[in-house]
Amino acid sequence: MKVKRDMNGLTEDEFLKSYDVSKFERPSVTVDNLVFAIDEIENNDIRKLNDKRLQVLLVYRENHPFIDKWCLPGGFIKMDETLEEASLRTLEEKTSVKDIYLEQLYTFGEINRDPRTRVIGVAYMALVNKKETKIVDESKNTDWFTIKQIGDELILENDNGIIVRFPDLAFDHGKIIEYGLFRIRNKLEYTDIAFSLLPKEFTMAELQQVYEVILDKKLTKANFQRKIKNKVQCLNKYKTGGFRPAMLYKYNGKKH
Amino acid sequence: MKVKRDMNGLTEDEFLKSYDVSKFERPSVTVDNLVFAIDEIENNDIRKLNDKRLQVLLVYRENHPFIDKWCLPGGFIKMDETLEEASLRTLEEKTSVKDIYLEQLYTFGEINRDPRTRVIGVAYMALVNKKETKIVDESKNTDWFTIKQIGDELILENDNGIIVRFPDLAFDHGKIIEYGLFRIRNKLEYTDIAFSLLPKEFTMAELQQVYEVILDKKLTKANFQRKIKNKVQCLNKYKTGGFRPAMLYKYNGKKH
DNA sequence: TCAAAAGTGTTGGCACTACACCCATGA
DNA sequence: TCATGGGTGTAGTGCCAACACTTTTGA
Repeated sequence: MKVKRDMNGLTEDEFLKSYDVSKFERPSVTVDNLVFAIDEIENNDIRKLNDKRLQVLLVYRENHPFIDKWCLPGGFIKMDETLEEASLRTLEEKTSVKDIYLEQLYTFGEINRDPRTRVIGVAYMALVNKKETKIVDESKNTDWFTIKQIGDELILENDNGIIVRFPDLAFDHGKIIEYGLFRIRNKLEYTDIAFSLLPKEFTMAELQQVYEVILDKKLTKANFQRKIKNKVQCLNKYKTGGFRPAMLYKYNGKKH
Repeated sequence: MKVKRDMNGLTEDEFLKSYDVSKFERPSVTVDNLVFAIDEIENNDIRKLNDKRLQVLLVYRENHPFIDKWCLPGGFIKMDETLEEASLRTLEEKTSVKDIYLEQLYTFGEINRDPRTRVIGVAYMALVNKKETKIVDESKNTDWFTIKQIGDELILENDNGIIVRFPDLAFDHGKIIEYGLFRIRNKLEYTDIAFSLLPKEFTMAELQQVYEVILDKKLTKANFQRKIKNKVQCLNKYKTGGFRPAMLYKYNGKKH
């Protein structure tokens, strides 16, 4: 087959050898990871179900820019890794996540989102099972924050009572959380992502709580179970420990 | 307020001045634009409706890499423009688009998608009204291609009979079109994007054809009209010219 | 009078909602 | 015995698909 030559008479090999990557100014590219998990609040009243809350993982910035602010875990991508690999690598620097649900959210490209230089940020959304996700010891600067609605405003609060308003997050990470919240609420209704937030075995009430806490509304038990029952498989085992035993189920499909 | 200093004793200003952008290798970033339009085939039989087809805009590559292949219009982003601005700029180099629907699709980051260097590609999907979108004269290398299903395979064909199979597109642009097709089919069902593909005034049959050609299935008239009727407004005008006059409608909301 | 499209009506099924009820359990 | 959750049943509503039908038009 004839080797193709361009208008300068170059073959592709010759062209690629002569291509000067430094000719154009290039932006930096980061991945920013929005990690959602469901937290369970232990309850003293054995009669009552444990309450659940929706949380995100934040990192305290000890360096400029946005020193002393909280941000999403992430970092600059390397030249020899894909975006998804970069997301997983930067997550593993902070947590022990493995085998998680990971989905690209959106790419943010405002010109001044980072004061250092032009930075394009590819946001990823991860859903993890909090009980299987430990924050690595080295990272005292990493913590889970609960998403709370106060009036019209969403805020973030950790168990030390530190409150972060969305606009006070570093960079445009408040916008990323808002967008991720929109996405997870939508996808909850037409996909099976909820199961990625739970352990393998769960009760119907626990599953329903996941939906309720993410959608931020009460659901009725009978209707919820009818809707979900073809997605789960009864295990003929009961969850005991405190209250009336509840049937355990597992997800019917592949998880991630 | 006290100026914050980092562990090296630097203020943010000092830090930013000392920040060396060239310290890390950076990828290039492109926008790749997937432009959809509905084409109408004029029909000699006055009895029959004009057929419609779904088309995408492709550019013929006269340079390496992928010389002689077709690709999506797009280009490298500049340091002083947002992603969306880059998308619009690169589109305007090829067509007379204005006031179009534009939506970010997905960001592609495979390591070797471009043989020149590491390139992250942010894909955008645009929906245009073909009659108001002229290809600029300079661009003899730009053309509309119809998406056709041949057996299990999707192919692209322009009016000169040039056929391009998806894997034969330059870069990973075949994957982008596949993904965009998935997106537009989904969004057609739960949003009002269809109206972005039509002129301001249209008949019910024309609107239904848009849905049919994108979803690639026949719909029933009565059911379609019931579903759509709260989204449109009757204009009490008729489209004449050849056949039984049909009521004209316009979209009930804001278009983009 | 015929083919094709414009336009409308009817029916049945399915999914979702609201609500109600009984059962099991530990304090 | 009571509060709480586990688990199930029922009736009503509204959406949607399938299908059938009438009207209008130009050839």
